Amino acid sequence: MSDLLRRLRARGWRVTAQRRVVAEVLDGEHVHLTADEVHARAVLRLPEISRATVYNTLGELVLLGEVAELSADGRAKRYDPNAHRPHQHLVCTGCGLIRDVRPTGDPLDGLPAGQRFGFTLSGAEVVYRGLCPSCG
Amino acid sequence: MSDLLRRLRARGWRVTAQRRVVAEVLDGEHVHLTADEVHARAVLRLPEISRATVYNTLGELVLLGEVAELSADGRAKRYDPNAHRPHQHLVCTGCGLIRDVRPTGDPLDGLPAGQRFGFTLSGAEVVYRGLCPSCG
DNA sequence: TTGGGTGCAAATGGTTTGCAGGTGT
DNA sequence: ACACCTGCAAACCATTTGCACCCAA
Repeated sequence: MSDLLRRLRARGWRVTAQRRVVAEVLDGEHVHLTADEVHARAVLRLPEISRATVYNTLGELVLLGEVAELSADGRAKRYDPNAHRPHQHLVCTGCGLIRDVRPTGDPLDGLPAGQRFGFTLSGAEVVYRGLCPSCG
Repeated sequence: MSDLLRRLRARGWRVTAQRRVVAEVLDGEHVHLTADEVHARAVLRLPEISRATVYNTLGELVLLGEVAELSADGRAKRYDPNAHRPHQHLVCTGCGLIRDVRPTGDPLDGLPAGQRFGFTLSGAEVVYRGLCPSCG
């Protein structure tokens, strides 16, 4: 069984066939699927899985901090399974391809005290935009 | 007339009462309204303006590069009239307040060559998260 | 056994669109 | 005058929810 499922089971998550399939579909690097894409792939392994269950499961994984939600583009949200490792995204403005990239330093350092308006900062999200090798 | 309307008219934009009101509502600093909020404020000045026209107008302003779209939160998009001046956003995770902040350097410098995957970079968006003075 | 999970279908919320009539240039 | 804009209402799409049934622990 995957580390993910082991961790979730330890936290009292009831493991069903549907949830296992969703977790399997999300496994990998540079995976940023929409809920519908997750459902489409899940159906190949478990034909009777419903969209509602995929949405419910994705929502729980986000709450549990195991999956990150990318509301980046104007359309459907995308789900990123690498929530445990901090990273940023590089998005192709031509074809929509998304790659994970690793920060060189703490992005919070980019915001000087004089620009913090009294906020207590907890994090920062960075999206780099450009053309990928195929589109450039 | 505002600089915005003058610029748009010069680009062949037909100026109607509805469009003028939408442009007026969007005027200011730290303005990040949803389409519905824009409509609500526009109605105060022009009671018969429809939601569809507000959406159409906002969409055109985005295409023309005069207004930036923030798909940041999971819900409705927000519209930022300061598209002409590069800036980033500071979002309160408590109440949703959004402030404009100015970058200290080029955010692109944060992505080393070895992490660019052959992309030709064109820009970066940064969202800082934290608690505002009222929520902290 | 039983509380939580699931599928279905309907509801929701944001946004877009088709169309008949109106208006800025 | 004419191309473009507007309001209305219906369509659309992603997501959520109510509910009766089902099953992992």
